[in-house]
Amino acid sequence: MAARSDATRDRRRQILDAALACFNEVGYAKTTIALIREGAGASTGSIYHHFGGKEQLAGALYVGGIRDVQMRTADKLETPLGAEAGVKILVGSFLRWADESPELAAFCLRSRGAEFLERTADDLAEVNDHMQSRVRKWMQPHLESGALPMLEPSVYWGILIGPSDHVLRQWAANPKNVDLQRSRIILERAAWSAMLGLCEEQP
Amino acid sequence: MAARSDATRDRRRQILDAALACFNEVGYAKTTIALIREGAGASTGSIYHHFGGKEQLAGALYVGGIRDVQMRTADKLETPLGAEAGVKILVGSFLRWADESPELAAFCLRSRGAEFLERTADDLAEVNDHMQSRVRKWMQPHLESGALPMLEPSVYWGILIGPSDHVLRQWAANPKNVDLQRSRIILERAAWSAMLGLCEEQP
Amino acid sequence: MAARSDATRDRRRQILDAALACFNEVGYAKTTIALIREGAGASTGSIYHHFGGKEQLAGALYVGGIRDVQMRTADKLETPLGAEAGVKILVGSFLRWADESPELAAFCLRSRGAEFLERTADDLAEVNDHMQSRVRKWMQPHLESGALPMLEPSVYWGILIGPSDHVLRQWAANPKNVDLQRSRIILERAAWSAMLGLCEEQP
Amino acid sequence: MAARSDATRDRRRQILDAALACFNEVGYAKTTIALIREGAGASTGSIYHHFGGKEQLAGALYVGGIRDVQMRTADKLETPLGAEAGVKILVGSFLRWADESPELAAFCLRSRGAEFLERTADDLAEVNDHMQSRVRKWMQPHLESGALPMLEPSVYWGILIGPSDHVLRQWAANPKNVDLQRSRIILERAAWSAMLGLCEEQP
DNA sequence: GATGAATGAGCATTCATTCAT
DNA sequence: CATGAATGAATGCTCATTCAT
Repeated sequence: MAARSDATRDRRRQILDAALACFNEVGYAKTTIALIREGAGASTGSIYHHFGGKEQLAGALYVGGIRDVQMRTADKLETPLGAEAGVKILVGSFLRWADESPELAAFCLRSRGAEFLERTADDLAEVNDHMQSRVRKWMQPHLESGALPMLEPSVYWGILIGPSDHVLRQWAANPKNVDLQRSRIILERAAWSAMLGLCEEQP
Repeated sequence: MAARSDATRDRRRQILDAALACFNEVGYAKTTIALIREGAGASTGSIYHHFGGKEQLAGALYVGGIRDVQMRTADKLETPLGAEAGVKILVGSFLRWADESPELAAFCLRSRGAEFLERTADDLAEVNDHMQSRVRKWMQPHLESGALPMLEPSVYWGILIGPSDHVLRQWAANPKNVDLQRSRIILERAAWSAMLGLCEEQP
Repeated sequence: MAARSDATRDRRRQILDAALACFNEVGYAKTTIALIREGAGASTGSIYHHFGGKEQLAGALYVGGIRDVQMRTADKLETPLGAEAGVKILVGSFLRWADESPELAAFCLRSRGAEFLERTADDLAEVNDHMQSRVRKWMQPHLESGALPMLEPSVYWGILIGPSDHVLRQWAANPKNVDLQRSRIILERAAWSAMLGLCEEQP
Repeated sequence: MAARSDATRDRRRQILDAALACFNEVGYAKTTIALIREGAGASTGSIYHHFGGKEQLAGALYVGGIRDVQMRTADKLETPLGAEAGVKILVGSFLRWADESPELAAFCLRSRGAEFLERTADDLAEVNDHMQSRVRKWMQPHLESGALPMLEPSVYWGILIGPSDHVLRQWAANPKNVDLQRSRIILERAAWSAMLGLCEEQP
């Protein structure tokens, strides 16, 4: 029983790992099922049995990565946390995650807005919604106290993760050119300065 | 002669326009040459004659868009310009351009890092280098005077265009949910605040 | 023991019923084992255990249907029977059967000459041979007395079941358009008239 | 211009001929596009260019055959023709056609009600409608004069072509066992006798 | 007998690309 | 420069079948 379940979990893992490697090495479009099959030591049918197709496989990888980074981030926001600390966590977690899971992060960064995600759009929306609500819990008091400015969500996320996202994309393309640690410190400060600036000038 | 040249220019335009519409409507991967052919009222051979292939066609569209937005931006930086004004132009031009050329902007935003760009990488690098040097001209005095912080290029661009990029991607996915004008004002201020913050805390 | 045997019989039945429904609804080629499995509430392995494969399963259904209609027909020919009565039974039994077992009849009619029957060709030949010999017993005296004409078997069966077969095929395609009762009366008379005609003109 | 058109027509012909041979030799299901391609000396793409797919290719072959036999039959019914002569033509044309175009006839007979015909159902209905209307022109006066009985269409066709159909199916399966010429004479007489019988007993 | 995860050969189909006209 | 029929390599995917539990 346990053995069966484990075997199944292993097989999924093997396929996901092989797919991740292929996508990062030759790109989604040029990755063939045969290539993944060889890498995973699984059969073609097994891949379809577990994921249903190439798009869904890539989607599962992507959603898994996003869930991962969001969990790490949201977990740190749990405890009542000041505005500055929270902002810096939101900015920094993203960069820390990339440092710790470079393969998965590189794939996710490269796949933002990819066409294969359309199939997985619902799962993704669910994961994002969950994240939103956890962030809102931390944010709410700071919005009310005026410690954080009232902004449209897209603008908020743009300021918080836009810069990290851009830096990480450079890093994903050429890891040697980017120092994630130093960049993190600067981007955390930049984000917090931006927030302060928006609060002051508000009136 | 003039007529012939015009006809040629028209044909290129028709193909580019049709391709842009297809890429935006069904995505690059699902766009077939046959689809573009129908939209452009041109023959398959004609598309190959003018562009050489699907990747090059998409590449031409992308490079054209990037050149466009960079020209608009760099032109405004020509005249000696203060640090704050320059920063706001760098941030805002991007959003203004999307507002004025929504189709092309949506395509370019969606195509960042796309696999088909590998073919056009050289052209793109050239365009980007040209932009870099023009920006540097404006920036140099401000870096020396301390009005702008010294940062790695990837971090710089992350702070300046990362947020706009993120907001525009949301806008490209769902134009109704984003007010580009209001977002621009905020993001310009946010970027400038970030710069100020990084200058102050530097020591 | 009895319970076990019944369970087995039930399982076979469930599978046959589900398969029949699938074949009639989506056609043999488009019916997958998975579809039958769902309909029967059985496992894939169980289907293979009982029938050996998709072709054999369809074959079993077909041979069962043919055996059924032939038994009904031959049983009525048992008792010494006049030429006219016998001819009308041969013609009419076919139509009566379709009226009583529409699902099975529709499947058998549609499957005449199907490629999947090659696997079951032997079983089928056996069933047909058995039918032939029973029919011959009734026919023999009438052939000798001149009440029925001497004809090649293919022509005989053509005249007797060809018309019914054609009408039933129309009926299988569109049951509302065909009145089986009325058609039966006419086709019985037509067949008998044909026989009479062939006897008279023989010299 | 003419050359191009001829080449195209030739290519279609080559593909149709190769497909017909394959379908008859190994059956529709077991015929692969690769097999047809080899037989036709055409490329895979060419087959798809001209027919759109395996189903449509088989459908085109089938509809072509049906159109052929119906044209031959209907052409002979053109001139005002007696009831008996007309009935015998309807019955006999079918058998004559099979004798003259054995390959195509064998394919059409085997493919009656085949699943691949669903794609071509409309074309087929059109061809059949055309046939119906031509037959009706000949039949009308004889129905009014009482020389032919009033029957539902499905029953009519059952009596007229059902027997030929059955005999031809046997012939298609095993040509040596069936003498088409002798069978034709008998089936023509049988059909006419059936008609006579149905007229007399009508009251 | 029952189960269903795993298998993998097999195939239709697509579509970018070419080139003779 | 324009055309579009022809090409055929490339690949995702299906699904009957097996077999360890």
